[in-house]
Amino acid sequence: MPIAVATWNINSVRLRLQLVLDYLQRARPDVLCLQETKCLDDQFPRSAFKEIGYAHQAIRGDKGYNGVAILSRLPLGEPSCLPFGRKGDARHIASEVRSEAGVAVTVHNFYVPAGGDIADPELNVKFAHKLGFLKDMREWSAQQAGIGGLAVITGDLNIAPYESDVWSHKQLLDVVSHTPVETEALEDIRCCGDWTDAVRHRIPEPERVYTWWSYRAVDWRASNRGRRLDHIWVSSPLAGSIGEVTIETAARGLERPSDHVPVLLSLTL
DNA sequence: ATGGTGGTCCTACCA
Repeated sequence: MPIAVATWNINSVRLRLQLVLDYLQRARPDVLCLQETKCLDDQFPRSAFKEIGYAHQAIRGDKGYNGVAILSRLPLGEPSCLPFGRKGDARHIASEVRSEAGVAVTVHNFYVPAGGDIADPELNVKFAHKLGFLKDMREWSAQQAGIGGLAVITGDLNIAPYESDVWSHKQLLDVVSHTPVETEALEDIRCCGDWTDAVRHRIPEPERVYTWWSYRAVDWRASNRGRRLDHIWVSSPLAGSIGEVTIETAARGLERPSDHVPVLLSLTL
């Protein structure tokens, strides 16, 4: 039995609840990781997801910003959170998903800080915060490699690591999300933990892959100035289980869309 | 062209 894991930065789960319900009904992933839910836990629309089969939920929100959630059709274990970046920020939640065959996979849902506009930690505290978060992730990732379990890292990592992850490598080298200090940090996190980038495994470079298009474009489809900010990585014991990958580009063209689209990976367990 | 749009929640802050 395969397990399908999806990720989507929804930019307010309350405003876009119907879009999420429609996506779940159509794609039927076993697990959906949401970022930027932008609400406190008691405001989270738990029952709406429960009604369509996503009864297992691990949620962690802040008032009006950040916020992560794992929605699952399969049983979830006790959730945990890593205290990276500013302590208390709702930017990570993890839980163990159990397949019908009894295989347990730990799903880590991350929302890495965007980092502001200026790519200099001396001039921009948000960029310093992002680099600090990545440093914490690196240390944790190196420890994870030694554990050797079945695990997935997913979410909005707010970094487009490769040249074909952005519309113009040269024009974005100074732009936060694609600067060398960030792309090298992300690659280091991935390598030191022996994670496989499942999307790039299925869709190798130089094919362009984007998961985010700015709201500020006059016509996002025509200009197509996208970036691949949302990722799904698998631990080395799962590298041989990477199945189909689906980037739900059409979601960017929905009415009142998120600026990110869903990314889905099927694991052939 | 140094703008542009969108969400939250009350005046800016975040992306």
